[in-house]
Order: sequence, then structure tokens, then C-alpha cells
Amino acid sequence: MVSTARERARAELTQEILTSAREQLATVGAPGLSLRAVARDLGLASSALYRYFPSRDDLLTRLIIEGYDALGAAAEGADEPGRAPRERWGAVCAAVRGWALAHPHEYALLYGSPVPGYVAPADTVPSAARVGVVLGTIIGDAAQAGLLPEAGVGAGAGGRATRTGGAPLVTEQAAAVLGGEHPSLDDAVRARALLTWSSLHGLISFELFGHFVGSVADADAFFAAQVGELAGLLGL
Amino acid sequence: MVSTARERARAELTQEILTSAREQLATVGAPGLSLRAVARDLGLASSALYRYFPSRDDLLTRLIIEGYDALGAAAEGADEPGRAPRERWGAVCAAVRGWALAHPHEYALLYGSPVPGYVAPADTVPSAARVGVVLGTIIGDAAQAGLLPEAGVGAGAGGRATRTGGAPLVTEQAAAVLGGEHPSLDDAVRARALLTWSSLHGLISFELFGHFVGSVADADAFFAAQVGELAGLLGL
DNA sequence: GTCTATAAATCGATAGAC
DNA sequence: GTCTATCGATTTATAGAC
Repeated sequence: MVSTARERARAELTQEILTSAREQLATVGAPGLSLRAVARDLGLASSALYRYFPSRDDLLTRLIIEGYDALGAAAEGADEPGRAPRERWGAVCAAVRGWALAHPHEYALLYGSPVPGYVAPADTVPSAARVGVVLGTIIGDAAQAGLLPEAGVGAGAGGRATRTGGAPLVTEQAAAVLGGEHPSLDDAVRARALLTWSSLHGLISFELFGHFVGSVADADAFFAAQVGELAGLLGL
Repeated sequence: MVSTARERARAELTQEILTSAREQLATVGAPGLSLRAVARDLGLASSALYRYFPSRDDLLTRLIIEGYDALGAAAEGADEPGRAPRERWGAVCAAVRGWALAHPHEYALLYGSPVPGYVAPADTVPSAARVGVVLGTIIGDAAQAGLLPEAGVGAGAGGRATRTGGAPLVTEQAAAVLGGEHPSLDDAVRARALLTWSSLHGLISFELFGHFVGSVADADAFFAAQVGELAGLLGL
């Protein structure tokens, strides 16, 4: 604990670097993120930053992990396990959208086009999974409470027979997260859970990237209503 | 018609530029697209390209328009007006996904993160709308044929009352495209159409950008099944 | 319509002094 | 741990000869 002062200074400067990098993300995007520009912004020599981040890609990785963690924390914080599944789903979706609207460039970093020449290391996986875990828990809780239509019937509005035979669509690995084991959770239900999760992203990214301009009149009301539709699709 | 040879040569070189630019898109992405690199690739002086495209952004605009047009043509070509709405919906979705998988970097250019510092001019709008028109026509035809559940009932699987009062969620402008006028088409139905369209993008972008890796076992079967779920949500 | 040459910037990363 | 200096590259865009 003797060198606490030194360590604290280092941690603080690390945070300043990340903050400056996030600001840069908003103006030049992830592909244009430059260590030199961050150094300029902080009044440091560019070479000094290499003591904190060994390369530009490492800085990018750190930004991605912290982004996933911030989004995951927002989702976790919005979920109140005591409430009805449908309300929980709505609250979490709203929180995810809220975070995305407040941090559009970070959201684009996480879910938008991949950064050319950059491959995310495995370190990012646990943080990236947090939102999925929240949604999976809601479905699992709904199943445990008997609030989910029995498997095989299919909550799908089409009323068509859900695919029963054949190989599963969802990996065992993902099935463990999406509600765990329960009689009313089958492969089709879990696949729909993945569908709604990606649909949520579709809604948010269309809104964020301007594809709804001219088509959607009231963005807040539209989002709320469509999240309700997705809840219905899930059987919540 | 005297200078046809000259004009043809110009058109050909323009195409070569665009082709080279598309290849570059795949390696460095839209933000890294460089006129000089294209010139190098084609064995030309960089200054020569300015006779074909006045700036880098104009080249980008052209790539975007041609991308939307290619995707729109794929969607239009997959739609056979004689078939049942549900089959038409499935065929168009499959065509959109097929084009996206065949041209992932162009799809990212159209629907991924916005290019920093670039604003798409209004010229891109008609081309961008083509896929939406195809989907809107299918819904309109279904309504005309009486194959859509009556408005107000709500095909939404949740069975909750669809929002009736209040201001509309969908713009008049978009309503005109999404099926036109018909008693069985109300604001809620049109909003669901926008939802499924964005959901389709959510599915494709998650697959394309790797967010389904480790969760989805059979991408083709998964996509087909979830497109069916979305058709059910639409009432097709 | 293509060329050379040039202006005025940008970048990642490293070496070595202090 | 921050600095200066540097290497070796990149870019958009323009001027002017041919």
C-alpha cells in the first residue's frame, strides 16, 4: 500500500485517456480512433500513452469491454425480479434503448459494423453476455412461475406448428443461459428469445442510425408498443 | 452518338473504379476508403480519379446508392405476386439475407454504423426505400385479399389490446407505402410492419457481425424459423 | 483526360535522454 | 514515466505540363 499515491495517479490518467478516447469516438468513430489525438487532447507526448496501452487495439478493446459492462449494468439495474415478467422485459428493453440513445457512438462500437482490421479478443465475451443473461433470467423465471405457455404449443402468433423434429437451433451453451432447464422451455422458445433480443437491436439501431426518420412519428411510443409486441411473441 | 466510344470508355472506367472501391470496402471498410488506393489498384494517378468522382464522399454516395439498388433488386426479384403472402414474405426475407451474406461489407455500409463525417444526400432515399416498398406491397396485397386479421383485433401474440387512441405511431408518408389504404390496415398493423422490417435487420446484422456465434447452431434453419415467427406476428 | 509534383497534413510505433 | 526526435508510411486535394 506504500505506492498507493502512484497507483492512484496512474489509474486517474488511465481514466482520462479512456474519457478522451470516448469523446473521439463520437467525432471520428472507432476506425479513426488515434492514440496521437488522445495525447494531443491531454497535452501529453504520444509516446507517453504507450505506458498505459501497449497499442491502439488494446485501447479499443478496453473501450469495448467498458461499453458492454456499462450497458450490462444498465440492464441489470432496470430489472426488478419481483415484478411480472412482461414488465421486467419492458423495463430492461427501455433501459437498453436509453443507454444506446445516451451513448450512440459506444453502442455503434459494440453492435455496429466491425472495426476493419480489429478482432475482439476473448476477454470481451463475459461483458458482452451480460444483457443476454438478464433477458434469459426473465424467461427462466417466467417458466418457473408457470407463466409461460407450455412448450410445443408455440406462442408464435402465426399458429403454425413449431418445428419439433430435427437438430436444435440453439446451442446447449446458449440454452443454459436462456432460462436454464424447465419443461416449458424448449428449443423453439429459446430460439424466439434470441429473435427478440436481435429484434430489440434492430429497433434500436434503426432508430439510432436514422432508418426510421420519416416513418416513425413518435419514437418513444413506437418503441414501447413494439417492445410489447415482442413480449407477446415470447409469451410473456 | 459520335462520341459513343469515348462515353463507353468513360463508363467502363467508372465501373472499374466502383469495383475496386467495393473490394477496398471489404478490407478497410467505409471509413478507410481512399481514392489513392483505388488509383493504385487501377494503375492510375490519383489525380485522374477526380475526373470521375469530384470527392471521396461522392464515391461513397455512389457506392451506397448502388448498394441499395442491388439489395432492392434482389428483394423485388424474389417476390412473386401470385403466391400466398406468407410465402412471399419468407422469400423476400431470404433474398435480403442472401444478398447480405454475399455482400457483407456493402450491407454494413448501408445499415451498419454511420460513416463519421459523412452525411448521405437526399439522392439515396429512393433507392433506400425499395426493400420497404416490396414488404409494404405484400402486406397491402394480403389486406386486399382479406387474408389479414381485421384491424383492432391485433395479431400480436400477446393478446393485449392494441393501442387505439392517441396520435399515430407511423407517419402518413410511411403509411402510404405500407400497404396503402384498407380497412384492415390500421396504425398498429403498420407499426408492426416496421417492427418486422427492423427485426429482419436485427437478425441479419447479428448473424453478419458475429453476435450469434456460439448461440445459434444452424444459421439457415434458425433464420427460416424466425422469419416464420415474424410472419405470424404480422398476421400473414 | 492522364500525368508529375507538391502542399499540408495525418498516423503507429520505437529509440534514447532525462 | 514523460520527453524529443525520428522512421516510414498514409491521406485529400490542387496546379500545371502534355
